[in-house]
Amino acid sequence: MRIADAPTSDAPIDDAPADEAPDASIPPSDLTARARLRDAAIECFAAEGFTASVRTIAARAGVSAGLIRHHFGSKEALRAECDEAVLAMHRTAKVEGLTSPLSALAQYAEADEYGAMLVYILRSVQDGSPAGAAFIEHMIADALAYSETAVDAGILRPSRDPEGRARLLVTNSIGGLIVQLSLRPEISLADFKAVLHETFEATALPSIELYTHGVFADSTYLDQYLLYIGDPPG
Amino acid sequence: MRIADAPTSDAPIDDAPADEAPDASIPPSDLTARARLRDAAIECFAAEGFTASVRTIAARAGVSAGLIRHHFGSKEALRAECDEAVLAMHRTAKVEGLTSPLSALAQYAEADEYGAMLVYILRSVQDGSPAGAAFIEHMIADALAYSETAVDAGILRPSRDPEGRARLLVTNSIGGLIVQLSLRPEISLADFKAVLHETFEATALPSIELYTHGVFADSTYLDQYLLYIGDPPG
DNA sequence: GTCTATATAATGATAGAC
DNA sequence: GTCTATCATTATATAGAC
Repeated sequence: MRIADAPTSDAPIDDAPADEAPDASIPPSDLTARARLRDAAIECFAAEGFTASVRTIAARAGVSAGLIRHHFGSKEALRAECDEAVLAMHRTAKVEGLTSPLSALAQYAEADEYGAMLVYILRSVQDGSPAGAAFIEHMIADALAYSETAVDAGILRPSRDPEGRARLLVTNSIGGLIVQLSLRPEISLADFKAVLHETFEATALPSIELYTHGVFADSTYLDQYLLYIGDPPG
Repeated sequence: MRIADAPTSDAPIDDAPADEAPDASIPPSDLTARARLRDAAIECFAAEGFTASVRTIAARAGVSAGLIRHHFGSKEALRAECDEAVLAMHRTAKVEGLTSPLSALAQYAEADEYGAMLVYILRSVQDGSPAGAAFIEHMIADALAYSETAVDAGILRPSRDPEGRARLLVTNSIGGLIVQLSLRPEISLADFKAVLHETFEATALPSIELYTHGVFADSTYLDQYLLYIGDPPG
């Protein structure tokens, strides 16, 4: 799915004048300036964070900065549309064959058709925007739903706190990627996608080890903690 | 350890004029303006991030903004001194009775004498500064050293990739806290310390479960992955 | 050592020409 | 619809008075 296909109100077919671009298959360069601006903004925000200036965004879209105000009214409104577009893309993005808490993220990172989506989401969370919180909560809900079916299917161990476990795995996984992003402040978007790929490769073995056996040699700490909170081990 | 005790060059005893504050026990309000400015900056940066203005910092220290230039030359130089002070404090901070990858962070969060240190570190990592990278690398080295002794002592399971495991645990743990921070953009420093406390309480059970048994019901995925990379399971 | 006032730079917002 | 030019705001850097 391309960004331009997201179900927002400004798809070219909706607001382009009738005498323009009647062609059904519209390459990205033929998008309306409005749609190009939004796509350029998503890429700039993903690449530089939300401090990217309107002039930078306009330059990337090949138009003037004044057009941003004309089409969106303000930088904030432009960002809101970007949030909405990426959120819609994330909601409709289906990953196939989920096998581990990390595989969904890995699939986003690998799939080029998701473009800057994953990095935009990381920036949103890092930035503390409401959209970032929405992404996190959505992913936690997904992880919880998946874990319930996976527990029933005998793939995952049951937990005494399934929601807490989902929160822990999602916040730590996303947070780990944010740290990777923060460790490379000057990296380009394309290069960071490669870094994400390497990160998933490099952490695959420790992750699978952790998810298979944990890190503790025995269950002493768990037993002690369960006694401490008055929940009998079983 | 208080911030003012960090081994930097501007401790009151070193650069305060001889005719001032000859008392041995110096309360924070009697620190030199330079030291007060640095401490105020650390708190402002922890509370608001590094976009905190020099005016805000000066106001918190009870002096004028021009004094920052007089003492430090620039905001960047002031920040460098803050980085150095927190890094020194972190290096010399010893946590006792390490029992899990999380307990060091939990102890920082609980111990009030560490003040804004942990949050400052989270902000540094989130911000992508070189100091943030230094914090991460230092923590990874610590975690690796600890894990080696803990494996020998039979507390932790051995790993096929001990350094990768240390990186994974540190980046995900720190990242998880950064996500918690990002989910509350408007929170005060004091309130966030309480949130950290609650976070450690809320994630204790899922964390210990994860670190004890992992999440997978069996070792299928690990065995498959080891076959895939040509490393015979054992 | 400390303050006030000002210079400079960057950015978002805005108005009007074409 | 699009551009150029300008304004307003904010933040840091700087200079000089006390």
